[in-house]
Amino acid sequence: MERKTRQRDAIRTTFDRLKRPLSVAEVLDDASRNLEGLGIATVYRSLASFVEEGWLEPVEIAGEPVRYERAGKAHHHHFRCERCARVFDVDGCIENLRRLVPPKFRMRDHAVTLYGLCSRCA
Amino acid sequence: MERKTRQRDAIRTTFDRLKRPLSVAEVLDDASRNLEGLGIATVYRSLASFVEEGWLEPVEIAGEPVRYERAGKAHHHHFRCERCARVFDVDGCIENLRRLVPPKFRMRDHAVTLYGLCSRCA
DNA sequence: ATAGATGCAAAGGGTTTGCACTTGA
DNA sequence: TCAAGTGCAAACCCTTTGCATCTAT
Repeated sequence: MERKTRQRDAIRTTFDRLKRPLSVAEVLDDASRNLEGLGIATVYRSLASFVEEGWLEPVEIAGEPVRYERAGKAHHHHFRCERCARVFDVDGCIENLRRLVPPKFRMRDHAVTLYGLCSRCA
Repeated sequence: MERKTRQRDAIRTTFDRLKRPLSVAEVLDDASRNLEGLGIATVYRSLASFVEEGWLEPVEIAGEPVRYERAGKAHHHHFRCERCARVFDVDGCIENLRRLVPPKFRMRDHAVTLYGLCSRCA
């Protein structure tokens, strides 16, 4: 029931090309180059359906617009460049998080975000 | 030049009483109990000026509305209860964050957020 | 008295939705 | 054919702003 359209193809291509978490604006920008007239409502709806079907996952970063990235990656975190605002994956994780948890609290998940300059901006 | 008003007093009192990061809605809810008719624009403006004068600091958590907490605390992170949505401080920090940073990237800051159940909800 | 603070309602900015039209299967 | 997908514009939601009024000093 999910149809193959020029719009969705362009959006998928954007993710395949850029290989990093992308905001709605970034997707619209990039995909519009391949498909003029692409509407922002279509981007919103396509991202939502890609998440629904498990091809994308939302990446939330404090104070930032939601981004989306390919689903199913190994556990990882994110790095946001303070100069170019691009977000990148950061592999691996940290141990000993549990010792931060206050007594009687139960930790189920965690998020780590690093900030600084990416290789291009450094 | 900063005036003492019933509205601001009520908002300050809310922070002193609840002792945790509070969203605009939480502040309005709680402060309205002591001061009926408190307007939401006043809450927004008061929070902004408390931040400006260094009495509050914004607490940003991914996918969540901004919260505010008393400024000047020692380095710490946050815990968000998945049941009651309240946010709490988590003292201390983690070492070895730097080894996650991709080559040629320069890390300047980091944020860690824990998720789970608070003592009351656990 | 008078400039800062407030409340209301209107304006913004980003996201979602309704609807008529287009298009993939 | 005909329901899913699209584009546009209107609706929404949260935050900010303009303005007349109020009030702390």
